[in-house]
Amino acid sequence: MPTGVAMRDARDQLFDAAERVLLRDGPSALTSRAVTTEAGCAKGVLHRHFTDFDAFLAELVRDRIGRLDDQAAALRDRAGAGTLADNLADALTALFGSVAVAIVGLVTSRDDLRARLRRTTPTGIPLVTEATAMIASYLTAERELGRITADADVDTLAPTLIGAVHMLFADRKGTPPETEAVRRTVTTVIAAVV
Amino acid sequence: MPTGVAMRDARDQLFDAAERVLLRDGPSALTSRAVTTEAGCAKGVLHRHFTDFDAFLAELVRDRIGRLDDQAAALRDRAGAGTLADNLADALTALFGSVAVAIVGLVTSRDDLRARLRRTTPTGIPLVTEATAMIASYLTAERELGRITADADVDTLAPTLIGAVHMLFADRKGTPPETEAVRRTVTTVIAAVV
DNA sequence: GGGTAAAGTGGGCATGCGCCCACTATGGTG
DNA sequence: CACCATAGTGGGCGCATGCCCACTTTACCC
Repeated sequence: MPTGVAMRDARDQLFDAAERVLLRDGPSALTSRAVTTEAGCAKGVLHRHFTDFDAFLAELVRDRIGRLDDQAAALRDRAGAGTLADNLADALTALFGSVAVAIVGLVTSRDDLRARLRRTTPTGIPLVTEATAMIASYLTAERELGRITADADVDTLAPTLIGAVHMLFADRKGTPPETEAVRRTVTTVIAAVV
Repeated sequence: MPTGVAMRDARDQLFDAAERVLLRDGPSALTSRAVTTEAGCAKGVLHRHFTDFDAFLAELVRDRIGRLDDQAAALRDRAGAGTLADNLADALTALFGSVAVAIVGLVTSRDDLRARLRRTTPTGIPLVTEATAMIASYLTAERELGRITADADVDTLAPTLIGAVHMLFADRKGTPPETEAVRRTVTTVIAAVV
């Protein structure tokens, strides 16, 4: 019996390899060969587990989106505690200063991939949608607590914050010391917006 | 005597062709062959006028940046007149809903091109720098008139606005009717920020 | 332990890229 | 008008990509 776990492992290892390549060398270096080489396996493996390289990328993005859900729940639980700016700065820094920055970078980079994702998922670009929803749900919780004074709706505020932070983080590799400086800027931005 | 004007024309025609390809087919379709085919000339022409295809792209970006200067001056002159939100919405809509959106898309897309631009221009990515400076100079003028209540400095506010609007405009081709709807959103965002 | 289905391997293909270069066409100059 | 520097042409190269496929290895079940 094929355990199915081994196959899942192979897929995950390819995902992890892709993530490392993405973080180390950037989106333009993310080729099928780079992924398999980084994973330490033959180039044919990728094609056995995925119909397409584009399908691989799409599933990679989808897989990583799942991780945002936990983060979103944790963030929503923090509503009412601490300061808004701190909570959002933590969430956005985690979003952009970690794994997700690589995926966001990938989705931002490749308009052809974006087009494919949109064909596959008619509701829009899933990562951006999810990230926006995550921030928006937190903002809604805070608003219900009367802690947001801005009169713009959360569906406007959320992309504003994400766009702003994306801009601030662009091409900063997210090395720890620099991230701290960026985090202060993020806090300033958030204070200005909400 | 080589007039020099003809050569300038050839370069400009290649720039224009690249812009059309960019707007029609997106950054991933912008190859040297696509540019020369769109321009209706042989593929060798590009290499005669530019040392490199990357050099061509870099000069394309630089060339288009020049157009921002006029826009920046016009915007600064509007300080004190009309509403902040309207002025900024006009500027940002013009920035993202026109030619520049293609170039911004290009620069956003190609991390390798970005790396090259940064090597050539140590001060940073020129387009982003210029666009930021354009908005920042306007905000400074408005602040001196006491029309900005936010306490964040303009160097923080400017990238915030650009990032936010970039996010809102992402992949919307900027067709007139939709642009108007986006413009209202932009105005809302600006009202929330400044 | 032999059989078999799955996973893994890597040579090789078609394609498209940027680039080189020998060649032709053009137009201003003495 | 002959000259020649310059602009324009397009065949073809080396390379890298994604993908196909015959082959080998692995590991599970009877």
